[in-house]
Amino acid sequence: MFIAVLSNGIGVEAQAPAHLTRIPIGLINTTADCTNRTVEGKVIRKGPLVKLVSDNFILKAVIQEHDATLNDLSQNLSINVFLFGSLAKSFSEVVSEGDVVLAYGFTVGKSPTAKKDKLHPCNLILSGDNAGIYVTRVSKAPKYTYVKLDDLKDGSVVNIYGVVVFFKQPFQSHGTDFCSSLKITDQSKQNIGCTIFCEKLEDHPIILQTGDIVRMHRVKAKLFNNSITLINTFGFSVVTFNGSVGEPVEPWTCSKSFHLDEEDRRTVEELRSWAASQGLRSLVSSAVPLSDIQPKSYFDLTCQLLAKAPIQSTCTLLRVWDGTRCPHPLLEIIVEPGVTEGPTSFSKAKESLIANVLVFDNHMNFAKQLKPGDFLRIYNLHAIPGSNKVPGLTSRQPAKMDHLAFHLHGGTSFGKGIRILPENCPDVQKLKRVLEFLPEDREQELNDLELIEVWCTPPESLDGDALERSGVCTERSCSHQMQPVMLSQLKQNHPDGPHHVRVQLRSYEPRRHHQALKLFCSKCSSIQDVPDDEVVAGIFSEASRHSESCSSPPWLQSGYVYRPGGSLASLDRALGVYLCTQLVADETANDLIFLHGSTLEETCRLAEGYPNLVPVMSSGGHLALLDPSAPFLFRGRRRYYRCQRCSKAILRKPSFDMLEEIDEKVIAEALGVQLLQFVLLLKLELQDSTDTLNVLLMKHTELFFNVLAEDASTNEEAQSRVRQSMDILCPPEGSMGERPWLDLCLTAYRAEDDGQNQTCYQICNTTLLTPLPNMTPPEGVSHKREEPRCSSEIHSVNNVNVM
DNA sequence: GGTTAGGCTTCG
Repeated sequence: MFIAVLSNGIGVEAQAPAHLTRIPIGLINTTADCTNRTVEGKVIRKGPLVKLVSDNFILKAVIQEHDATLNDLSQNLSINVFLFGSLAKSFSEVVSEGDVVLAYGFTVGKSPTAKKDKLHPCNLILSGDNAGIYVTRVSKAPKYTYVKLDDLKDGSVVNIYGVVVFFKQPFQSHGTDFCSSLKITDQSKQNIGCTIFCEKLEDHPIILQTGDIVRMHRVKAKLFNNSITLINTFGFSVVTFNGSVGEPVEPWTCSKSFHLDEEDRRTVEELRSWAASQGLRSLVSSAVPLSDIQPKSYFDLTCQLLAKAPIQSTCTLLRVWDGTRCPHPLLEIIVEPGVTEGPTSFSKAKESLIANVLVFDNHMNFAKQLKPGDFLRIYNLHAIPGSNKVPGLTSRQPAKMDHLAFHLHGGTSFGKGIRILPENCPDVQKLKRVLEFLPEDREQELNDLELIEVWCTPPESLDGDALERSGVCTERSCSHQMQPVMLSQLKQNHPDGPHHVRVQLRSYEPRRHHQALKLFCSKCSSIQDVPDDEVVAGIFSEASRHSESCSSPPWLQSGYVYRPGGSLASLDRALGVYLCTQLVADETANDLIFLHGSTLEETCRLAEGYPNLVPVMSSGGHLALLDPSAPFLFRGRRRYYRCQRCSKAILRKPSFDMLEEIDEKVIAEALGVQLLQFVLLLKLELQDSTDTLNVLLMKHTELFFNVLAEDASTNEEAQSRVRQSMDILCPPEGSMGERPWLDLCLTAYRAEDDGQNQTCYQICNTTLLTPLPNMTPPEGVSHKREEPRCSSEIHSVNNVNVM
């Protein structure tokens, strides 16, 4: 056995013993004498190291002829190579895909997989003491070595990797530079303070939250107060990465040139897993949406800037939103006319989602460069209750103790600061998706709508106390110019189309709110229940009973992952997976993994570490998707289902546009699957003084509650928002007098129901405005934690006619 | 080959 890695730039043939001569891959055949011959090629595939019985190992790789002059010899330029024993083990540790290797002492066999993999009809077997390999790494960049944080010597200049445990955004020092202050750690568990001075902001690390990973080149270790600290020195450079397991290993910025190889990716991924195992990321994250803000707390806010205005010489107002509504009333701020950058007013619905943030002193400078539309994170924002000393506070309302003001105090302690978030940051992508669903701003219609509300209000609503008391109202975002009608009128005439009504909620179904979550096919308009975990677990366990090996299509190649839990040494921890050949070639194999023979529980746990998992099973000797009742895709906590009727049943070759992020839509499209979307379906019984009316809330449920149905499938907060909203509209033990009056836009349409042509109604274009959805539920309401999934039937809403 | 900062809440 022999394996040697050669220094950069030295050709493998230069090092090979002189008595060996090269045979081009295209000329290899079973009759050729291969004693004293070498084969040279680039490693295009490196399989996992597989442990056999009696301490033997096997590893399969594919090498490709890399001499362009030999390309016309034959089509068979890529050949399977099997390595055994310690050679396999060393190869696994030392060789990376892309390396060029020179092998000798091999034997040539007939490849049993040639038909299937379309590779060379022969394979090479390297086994025993006579076989060996030389490796050259094709690398343009100089190799960096990184020092662990417990190995820093005073005065040394080093390169380091670390996980951020504390940071301050760059601030103006008293000298000539901006200063970034951070503290990092690594597997050695040392906490090391770093100070970075750079004149230009773009040379500073982009750190978005604790848990992010930094790689710094040329930092100097210096002893200060008996601790080693790191300071940037000549030639300093830094790149930072998202610290979440499963995210692509891409630096936050693309503007600088840097080198990133497989080893870097591995280092980042190792640090991510380690940080996750230490709880470094989730425990210290202080990101809080507006809906969860506690008075007196300090928090980080991820938001979009809508408008800004100077308030005083030391204070700037930032008007921001994050798509959630703060349950506490917020202080209004009066702005001088003509100084606002961005819109000066918004629709009532939008205004109710906007927070006023006052930034003081040193932060004003940074605020100057912000533009409306920017996505920001504001660090260590202070929620101050009952403040009446706010500059620009409206004089119309005296400050109330429950009104909140948001201050970014002067100074940089506790990391106070603002950062514009990069576009490729997952938080920005998520925020964009949420904001897309919010009501459009219709400023020009605002006055009209307000007038209509006054004119058209039915007599009941003259008693405005109910609304005042409950603090609940609704807002229509449609552009219909029409007067509200009484329910009896509507039922007598029931013409198709839109109607406005002013009503109370008499009752609703389902009372168990998680049962409102359904799966909807936008192609065939069918609706079904979300299968419960027991059913899904059963499908997985049935499928794993058929996990015997089967032929995988040529676009997939097999691999394995470790089963979560259990001991590392145990062989049965390896779980069979299939990877897309296309993605393997692009070094993004982990982006999509086909899991074979896993249980539901294992799949869920693996989904924490891999972005896209598609469970598969053997069916008639071929790979197939599981039963359509099971999710066809796991993405983190999210599960995606397919429409049985509208999906192709065969597992087909996906083709990815490499520039595109691989998400559920891309995968569904690639696999020929019709994706089912989560919808929230409720049947409401409305009433006014004249009649009652059954209506559905389906198409616009998300708008109505201001939650995404998909969030309600995984997220306790979203579920609780729906539950609490319904409790306010229809208190379980309250009297009719306490139910708020709601202004609704209804759409009437004709649909078949039990063979009869009937008029159905849905609530559309209406948003519920509640100041206290998440905080204080009405008395007497039981708040049992609800299961997110359930298969139970709801008789009355199962056979729904969909518009 | 160099001063700055070297975390540790708040005037509003």
